[in-house]
Amino acid sequence: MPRALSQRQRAILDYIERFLDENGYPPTIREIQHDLNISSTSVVDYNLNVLEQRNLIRRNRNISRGIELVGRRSAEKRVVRIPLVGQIAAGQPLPVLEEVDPATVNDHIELSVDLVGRSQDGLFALRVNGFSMIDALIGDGDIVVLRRQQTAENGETVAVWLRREQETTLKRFYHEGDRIRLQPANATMAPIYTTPDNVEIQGKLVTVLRSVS
Amino acid sequence: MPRALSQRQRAILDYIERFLDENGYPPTIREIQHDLNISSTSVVDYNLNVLEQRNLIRRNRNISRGIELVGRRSAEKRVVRIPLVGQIAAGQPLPVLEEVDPATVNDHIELSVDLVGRSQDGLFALRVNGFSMIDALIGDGDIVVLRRQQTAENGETVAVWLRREQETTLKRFYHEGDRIRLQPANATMAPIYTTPDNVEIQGKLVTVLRSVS
DNA sequence: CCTTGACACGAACATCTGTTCGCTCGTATA
DNA sequence: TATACGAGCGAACAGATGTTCGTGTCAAGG
Repeated sequence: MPRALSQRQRAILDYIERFLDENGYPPTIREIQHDLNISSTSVVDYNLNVLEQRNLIRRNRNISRGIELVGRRSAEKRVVRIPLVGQIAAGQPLPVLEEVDPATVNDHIELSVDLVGRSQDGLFALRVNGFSMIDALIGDGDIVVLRRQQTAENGETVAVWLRREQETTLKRFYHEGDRIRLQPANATMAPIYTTPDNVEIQGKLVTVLRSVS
Repeated sequence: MPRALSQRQRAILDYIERFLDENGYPPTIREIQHDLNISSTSVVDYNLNVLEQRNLIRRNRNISRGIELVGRRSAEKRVVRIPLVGQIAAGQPLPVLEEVDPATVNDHIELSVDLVGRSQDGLFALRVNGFSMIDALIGDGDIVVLRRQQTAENGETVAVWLRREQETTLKRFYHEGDRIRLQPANATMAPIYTTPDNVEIQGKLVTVLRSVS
């Protein structure tokens, strides 16, 4: 009974959701039929009934456009607002999050949740200044989204502050015995080797974003 | 002209809002008429027109339940759904958009509108395969969002198909006299010079996206 | 007293839109 | 082979719903 949705049923469900977002009211059977290139209204009717039995939609009989999405995740819940707290550049440390007044931050970026993972705690964004992270395929003007954390698993890409070098960098992190290897994402570039007391992990890379004007 | 709403108009507006919350779809003229004890549908029609001129609702003519609340849409309209239509790699052309059946595409990415600009027409997304575009700071697994177009202004970053080389690449575009210069984003790398008949513009780069797992 | 404009009325009309029904096709299952 | 069933098809039907139009009321202004 709880079989998977057919491709057509999924397409219909997606269509209804999109239509609702765009128009503020649900589509008719014929609109679904036409836009999805279905030959007959009765096919749409048939599949809508399946969707209703799966409890994915509710149908109001004899009412035009009487389709409701049951689990309607509102569009707003799919979006997370991430504060853009400052800049990141090679020669300066990250802004200290605790010193950033949340009320002061009026710059935010919005991303859909599937880009940043489920838990949106500790997320913050920085605009990249300069080309110091070009080895991580990150250029001037890009936006990086980080998750605040002080430790890192091997292989994670993290933003670190190198105490001796007085420098911020973004590298893959590997703890190897009593030294630490910081590996650029670009395979053609050489890694940095240093000691644990020299690295201060600032956060883990979650997303990189480049918007071309 | 900007007079206050009549009592009846306010009642209708409230009713629409309540109805929308309860049912997920807008009311018909007759439902408004009946529940508000109005004697004629034309009275409702008349007042709906007034509300529309006040820009409080939008009416979609000849469509049943075609009433939208204007203020309500702003919250939902922040996200655009972009179809992920395929892959992009050096050795193969882009998928032909016209051949992609919209109903088949069940993979989408969602971005907030301010990342892609206002008009969301012609937008499509591709997953990057391989490192052929590393000179544009784009790596394996990244997602690029493009806007379909056949021509380009100087300086725009475009996806082009090089006919002779049988290759897809992503470069800044410059038309210089009777030749074309394709400039990598990475300043340390050399440009490509070629002739107009060799380049086939596929689309303009809008956004680059990298989600780190 | 007459005109004008906002607002309201009711009925007829024309679509829009959901529903139903007989039929086909392919894949299992008995 | 016979039967059942999910899925799809096309057409006709009936009810739901927006539109139009002639008419009526009333207060404001000339």
